Amino acid sequence: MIEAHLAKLRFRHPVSDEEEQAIRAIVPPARHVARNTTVVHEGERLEASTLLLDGMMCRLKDLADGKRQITQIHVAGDFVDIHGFTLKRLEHEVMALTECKLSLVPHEEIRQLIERWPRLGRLYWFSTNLDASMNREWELSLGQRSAVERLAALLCEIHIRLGVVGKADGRFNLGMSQAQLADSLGMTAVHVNRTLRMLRDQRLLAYRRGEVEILDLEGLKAVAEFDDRYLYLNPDPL
Amino acid sequence: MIEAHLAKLRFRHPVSDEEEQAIRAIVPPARHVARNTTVVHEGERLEASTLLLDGMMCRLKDLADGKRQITQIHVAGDFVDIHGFTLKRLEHEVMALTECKLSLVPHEEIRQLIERWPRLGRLYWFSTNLDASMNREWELSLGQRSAVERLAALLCEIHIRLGVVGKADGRFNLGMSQAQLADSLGMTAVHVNRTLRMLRDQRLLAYRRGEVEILDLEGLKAVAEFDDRYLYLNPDPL
DNA sequence: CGTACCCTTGACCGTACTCAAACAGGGTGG
DNA sequence: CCACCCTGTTTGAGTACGGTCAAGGGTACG
Repeated sequence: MIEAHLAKLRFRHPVSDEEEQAIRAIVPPARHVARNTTVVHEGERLEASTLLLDGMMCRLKDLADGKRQITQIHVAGDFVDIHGFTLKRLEHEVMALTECKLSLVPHEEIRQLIERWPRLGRLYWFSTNLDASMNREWELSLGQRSAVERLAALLCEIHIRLGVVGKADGRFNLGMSQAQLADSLGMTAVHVNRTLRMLRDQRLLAYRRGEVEILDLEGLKAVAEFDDRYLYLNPDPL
Repeated sequence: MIEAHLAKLRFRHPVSDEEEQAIRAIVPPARHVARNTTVVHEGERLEASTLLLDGMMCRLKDLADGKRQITQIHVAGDFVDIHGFTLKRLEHEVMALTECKLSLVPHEEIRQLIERWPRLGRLYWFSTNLDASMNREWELSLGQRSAVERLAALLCEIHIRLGVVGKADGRFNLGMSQAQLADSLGMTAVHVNRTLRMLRDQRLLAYRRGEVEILDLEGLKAVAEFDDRYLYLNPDPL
């Protein structure tokens, strides 16, 4: 099940057989976590990072008054909190949106891996920089785009990212309630509902209890004025 | 003038004399750029990264309809586009907000530096992860905070970051017009103006043509419900 | 079969946007 | 030195997008 992770890496940069073996050697057996489980708590000391093998997860930040922002959504193949390798404690939570299969890779193993294989170090550095690029795109969305545009953009992004690891067939389980979508998009659950209905009325997508079906990807992209360059689908060699 | 950069690194992690010398050896002489100069264009191939020695810069993303989002502000000591070391092309611009002094460090030198000094590699990885943490905090602001809260939070952040490199004395030149502030905060220039007036009327700050004077830092922090944990001012050893 | 959570829709409200106009200040050229 | 301009700031009046409050309905699960 580490295949999704290798697929994500290889989609952007070549990975040699030796490098693949080195990676496989440090990934312990998978474990399962239930939907809505918090896997990493804010501020807790981390000695390992979470490789998401299957399912959907998210990072989220809480505010004192109960407001919360989901800052990123993760799909299979993502090293969900590899930034914890250097930060050691995170200022946000990591939570499972669906039932997930994951593997906890010890930081000490990562350190040895990248000292032995510096190019893999750059690849994982790249992957955190890619995450940051998505954060910047979400800033753009939250700051400048309207509710429909924001929602359409989010779904386009997830669809493409699932495609990279071979899991997009026009239909996927996002695992998010409309309230959670609202927390990602900086709007209320009520308005998410109305916005979803707009997209449904335009026959662009169907949404039912976390199950997303994309009916017209091009239409969705047009609504969002979606430009996938921020996903670095064709990066320069590293 | 590389002192601000070393101060930023050393504020969070120890840097040995050898490491310092290794860094100094790859930083070429400084050059000056004028206010509002675009230093890195979107999509252009990068062979070097920009070390900001003095002044203020920002990263910004443009939308087709002319809307734009400033995704990050940089202060002296920041390696403004070190993420370009792995991404090679950026999906955003980098622009000088004030007159700036900077140095362009070739990627090939960085690669050799971190292969020779793997711990410095982790320190620079940390610094991009810190940038990403600020992006997440801005997502939180843009998604969940009101206009006043957002503005207050931004100014608290800059003040603290200037303090880290020894440049905060309650007064600093942000170099941003109210329109640029608006592009950072996801609001209009008109509303930035009204919001600034609110904070001025409460005697929390003064703002005059890019010059910020913080009159009551604690008051500002209270308005923003500011929590500096996302700035990783006391990180665990690396 | 009850209960809890989520979704859905309606009516009303408020924060922030839009449009518009006046003003201030710094820089340039006549 | 002054006229002019350009950019940025300030304020007002009206508007709209999205929030708030509220109530009814669906669906899964114990």
